[in-house]
Parts: sequence; structure tokens; C-alpha cells
Amino acid sequence: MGRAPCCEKMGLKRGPWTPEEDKVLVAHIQSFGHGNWRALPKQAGLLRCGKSCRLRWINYLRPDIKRGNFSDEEEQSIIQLHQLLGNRWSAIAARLPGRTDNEIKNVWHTHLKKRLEPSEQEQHEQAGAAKKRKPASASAPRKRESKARKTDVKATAEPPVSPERSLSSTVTESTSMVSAAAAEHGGSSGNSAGSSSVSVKEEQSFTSESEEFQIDESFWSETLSMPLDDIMDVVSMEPEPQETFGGNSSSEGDMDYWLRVFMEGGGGDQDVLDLPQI
DNA sequence: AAGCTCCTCAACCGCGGTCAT
DNA sequence: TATGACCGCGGTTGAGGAGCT
Repeated sequence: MGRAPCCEKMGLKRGPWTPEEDKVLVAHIQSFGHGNWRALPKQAGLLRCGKSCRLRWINYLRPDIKRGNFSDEEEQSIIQLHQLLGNRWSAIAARLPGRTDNEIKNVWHTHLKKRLEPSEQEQHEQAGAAKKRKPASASAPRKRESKARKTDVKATAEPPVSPERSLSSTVTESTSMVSAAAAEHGGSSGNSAGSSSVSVKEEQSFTSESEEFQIDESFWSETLSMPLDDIMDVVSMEPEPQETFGGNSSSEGDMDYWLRVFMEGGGGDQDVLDLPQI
């Protein structure tokens, strides 16, 4: 079957999105949703292909995106989920509310993978590695700090779209927000029920910063108590949280809900912690 | 202080799956 | 059933930035 090219290359813009484009995209999705990604850019007057718009929205502009560093708990979850699921980033992302598959994929490839590899190698060549290149375990913290700064700087230039973009709202804080919203939302729509049962537990673990590995006990006791096949079934069947934003037919109400959450949060740098009293 | 090296992450590409006709 | 169109996913890339020498 013939596949249409992703986009007509003629006249369509590529590369980094400008704040103006972001505003246009967000405004359009807030007003009309995104029933058809392919048609969206034309309707919105954007010189982008639908795929690019979708990616931008999913990975960056969605109001529930959690910005900032990954917590230790999240990283542990990613590692363990990766052991379980492999490179199924979307499935992993479904277990980490507010995180996108792209983000998780990046984190994995940048430092989690490296962190695991040296730990195995260290048993063999503990001394030699330090010379040639800094081990990932040493470089990761450095970069994580730099990332924070980088993101912070960017946030000032970004449109007032993602409240969570400010690093002043910590991971645990925004996670709690998303969790609360998701829990409440899940109760009303039932859409994300499949994942929320686990995710909410997971979030509760995230919020207790002092109990670093509580996530593993509560989350994994539940997850691992399932036969692997069941897990795989659940993972493959459950609607992923991001899809509740209107990617699916069932999500008109979801879209409204999340947009309302976002709008009532000020649509900008407003603290989102007091959002979910809807 | 300047140049270099390395890392991060946003964005692109291409494929497979699914749905509509 | 076959075909076409769209969506979503995973892999990959390259620009920009931070740290090091």
C-alpha cells in the first residue's frame, strides 16, 4: 500500500518551534482539539506537517508534561520497567505520568543505560575507566545540573504554555498534581482507569521523597505480582495517559477536562498545585 | 580566556498497525 | 478483501550548551 509522505516537503517549516508557533498550536488545540493531526496545521495556519505538530504537542506543549529532572524513583522505575518491557517507551511512559516516551527514551540513552553498563564493567575494570573518559555515573550528575539550568533558561523564552516548565515546581510537586488530577479524572471518565490504578499508587510513592525505594515495593509488588503475560496484555491494551488528551475517539471529554485543568491553572506560570479542585 | 570535547534533548525519519472506504 | 490514509512508536540525528583543559 502506498504511503503518503509524512508531509509535503514544499513550503513546510522544519526544525525548532518558535514561541509563536507554539502559541498558535496550543490555541488551536484548546479551541478545536486535534481530531485530525494531518489537517490541523492547515486549520491552524501553521506551516508544519501534522506529525510535527503532534510531536510538539505530545512531547512539549501538553499541559500535564512534567518538566525538570527525573527523580531517583522515576529513574528506578524506568530501569525496572525497561527490564520488564524492553524498549517500549510508550508503555513505560504510561507508567510515569507526566513523562513522555521521548523524554524517557532520552534519559535512558543518555545516562540510565550508561549508568548500568559501567556498573557491570566496573567489576572488571574498575581502575581503568576513570582515565579515558569520565564514567557516566560521574558525568550524569554534572549534566543533570546543567540540564536544569538549560531548561530554566529556556523556560523564560517559551510561551506561557507549560506551567510545569518552571523548575521551581519540583518533580514531586508536579507529580502530585498530575496524580491528583488523574485520580479525580479517572473517576469521572474511567478512561485511564487501566493505568491509573497503578499510576496513582506510584505517585503516592513519589511524593514521599525520603522513602526512596518505596516505589519499588508498592509499585512493583503490584506489577510483579501479575504474570508477565498479563502485564504485557495490560500494557498493550491500556489506554496511555497521553492519549486521554484527545488522541482517541473516547477522549473528547478528557480533552475538555485537561484543558480546563490547564486553563484554570492560569495557562502560564501559575502554580498548578491547586488546580484539581474542579 | 579561549578553544575543545562531550552531553543533552528537541525534532525528524521511517515503519508498522489500525481504521475507513 | 483490497487499498489508501492516518496515527503512533522507536530509532536516530544534530544544534546548542556546559564543563574541562
